[in-house]
Amino acid sequence: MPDIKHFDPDTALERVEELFWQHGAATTSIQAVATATGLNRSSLYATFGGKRELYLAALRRYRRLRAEPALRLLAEDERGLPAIEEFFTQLVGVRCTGAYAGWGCMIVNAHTGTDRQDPDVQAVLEEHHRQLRDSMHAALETARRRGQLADATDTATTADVLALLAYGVNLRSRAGADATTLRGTVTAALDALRPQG
Amino acid sequence: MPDIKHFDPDTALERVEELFWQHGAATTSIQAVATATGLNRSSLYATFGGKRELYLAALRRYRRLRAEPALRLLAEDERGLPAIEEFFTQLVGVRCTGAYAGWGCMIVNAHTGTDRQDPDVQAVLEEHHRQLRDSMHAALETARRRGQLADATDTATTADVLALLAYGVNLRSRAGADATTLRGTVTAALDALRPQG
DNA sequence: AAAATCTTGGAACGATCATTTCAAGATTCC
DNA sequence: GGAATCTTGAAATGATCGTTCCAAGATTTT
Repeated sequence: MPDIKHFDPDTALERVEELFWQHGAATTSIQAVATATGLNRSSLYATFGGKRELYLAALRRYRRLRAEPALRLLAEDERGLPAIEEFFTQLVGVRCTGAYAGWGCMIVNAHTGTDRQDPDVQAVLEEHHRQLRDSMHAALETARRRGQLADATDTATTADVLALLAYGVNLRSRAGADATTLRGTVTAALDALRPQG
Repeated sequence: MPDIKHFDPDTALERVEELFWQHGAATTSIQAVATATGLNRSSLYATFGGKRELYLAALRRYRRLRAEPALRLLAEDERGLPAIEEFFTQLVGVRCTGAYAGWGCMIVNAHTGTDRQDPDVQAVLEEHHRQLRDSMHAALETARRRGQLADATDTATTADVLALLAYGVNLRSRAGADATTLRGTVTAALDALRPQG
């Protein structure tokens, strides 16, 4: 006998995700969310709960639909070093051009936000970090198997280095870093991994 | 004939700097600043102007007294690779232990903040980035002169890589990253630069 | 068609925000 | 010591914050 929602919650959440991604949680008001989604405050609260839950849902959506697929692709790519190269190329592309240019990575942005102390937010950050390292590690192991790495390279710690490098790219892209410069930087980092490089 | 200030502006600004550094600009209220400094709102506004100017003054103080000295030391250190090694070791130490543990770098934090669009804030970020790269480049040039680098190493782009790595360290430290892990990561990155490494 | 129940719109809540105002207090110069 | 002028404290301003409430509207089941 109940009424049904007059909107698609995930479509609305996508708008919310973009708002929080671009502007951050602290400086995005519920009013701004209502305006951007075209929804009323009542509908927002009834569907998602308060602002905390709304941000958390948006952050999790970002990870699930934007971060995770790219990392899964990286981990399962059988090419080795070229896979890592493409991962970074795509990353720089998304960060510096197109609709999301200058927005950085929502998860990186969350590191400096207010709610970073929130255990639920921390869990997303930690899970993302683990997956980023693991995917990078898997790709490096493939590269090793294919003889693309210098012999002394430790794939585990190198994965950590590349993960931090990715954070750096995401961060600097938010300050308007040049795409060409960033691409040159990651290329140099990857070239250093090659044998007699 | 005028009265003089009943407090030391720079001592107050140091408190403000710590507040903005730890909690960010958006989530630090003027009331919180007044409480932390023991000053009245009137004194704050009369001395520093509004919140924007207050944050800007704190950010510039951070750069001048915390970032710049360390970078100057790095640039002028004649040891080469060991100088870079010590820079990162000190960095990890400050970020993960002591009074400022988990605060990250105020300039890195500013990348994701609200006022990153503020031209004056952007100028501080860009100036810091330039100085970070230049200092790293100078240390790498010293290392090259001393034969500490693999022949193929391009010091300019490698400086970019190490700069992004530093950003990554700062960012992850704010999420509570382990000091030992971070030290291992930067060590691996630097070892990769050495000849036949 | 009518009853039941959820959704929606809009107003309203108290709290807190950055900022201003102004009289009272303090200090320096004459 | 008195006049001049800045600093200081505290209250007040208007705006905006997140959240709640409730009547009106919409939809499904009977």
